[in-house]
Amino acid sequence: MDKTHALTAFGALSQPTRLDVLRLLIRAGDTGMAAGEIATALGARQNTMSANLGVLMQAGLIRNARQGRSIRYFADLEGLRGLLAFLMEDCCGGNPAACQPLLDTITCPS
Amino acid sequence: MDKTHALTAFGALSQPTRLDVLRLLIRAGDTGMAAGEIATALGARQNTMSANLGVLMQAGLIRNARQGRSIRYFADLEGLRGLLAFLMEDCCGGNPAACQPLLDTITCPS
DNA sequence: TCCATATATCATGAAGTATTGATATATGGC
DNA sequence: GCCATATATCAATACTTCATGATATATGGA
Repeated sequence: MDKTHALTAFGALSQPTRLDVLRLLIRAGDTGMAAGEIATALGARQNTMSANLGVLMQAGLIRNARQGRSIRYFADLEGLRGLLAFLMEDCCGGNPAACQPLLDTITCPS
Repeated sequence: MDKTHALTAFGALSQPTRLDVLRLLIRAGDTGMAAGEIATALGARQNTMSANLGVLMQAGLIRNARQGRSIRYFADLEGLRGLLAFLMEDCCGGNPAACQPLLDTITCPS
């Protein structure tokens, strides 16, 4: 994850529909969702959603796989990890003491 | 941190100069940097930088404090934490098992 | 009060981005 | 091969964002 890639990813996440898509796909987990399902679930038109899925793909935040006539999309948690690590790297590299409490509060509630 | 706030923050981070500013201020730590210093360090013009600092302020990613004639800016780690927690919340809520390895890799290298 | 320094705001033009209707491509079933 | 379904691409318009020159505001010192 270099700076250019991070910028692309942040840009992808700075649009309401796309942020919704990523959250939806994270919840969908390994099952993923077909492009059409996603569009229906979020009340977006087919071609608009296709364009937005393309942006998220480009950003490395989602993946896809054809399944019959549909194309299923999945959250790319590895891509998300890379983005967060990019921010954390800056934080920890420059100021570990101030950074640690920040990380401590980000934990799975389970 | 609601969705609207997260969108503003992601938008703020999707611009090269602003991403550089945040990284710079994170490294500067509690000392912070004056607006003019930041502009000089990143090779940006005064008013352009002022506008970009305003965007980061609006997004809750940096803070400022007047010090004499200068205004010093600081990274707002609490704001950054809120943004990351917003993403993590989605992740952990929907898929704790897949999410944990992601969190495990984000640790301070120190 | 006057001047110099430091930063913010305003108005404008240029560039990028989103959405849309229309159309194209790809897959599966008959 | 033909049709229906599913998704992607294209071209155009509207919208937003960015950087800039010019100007305004605020602070400190003489």
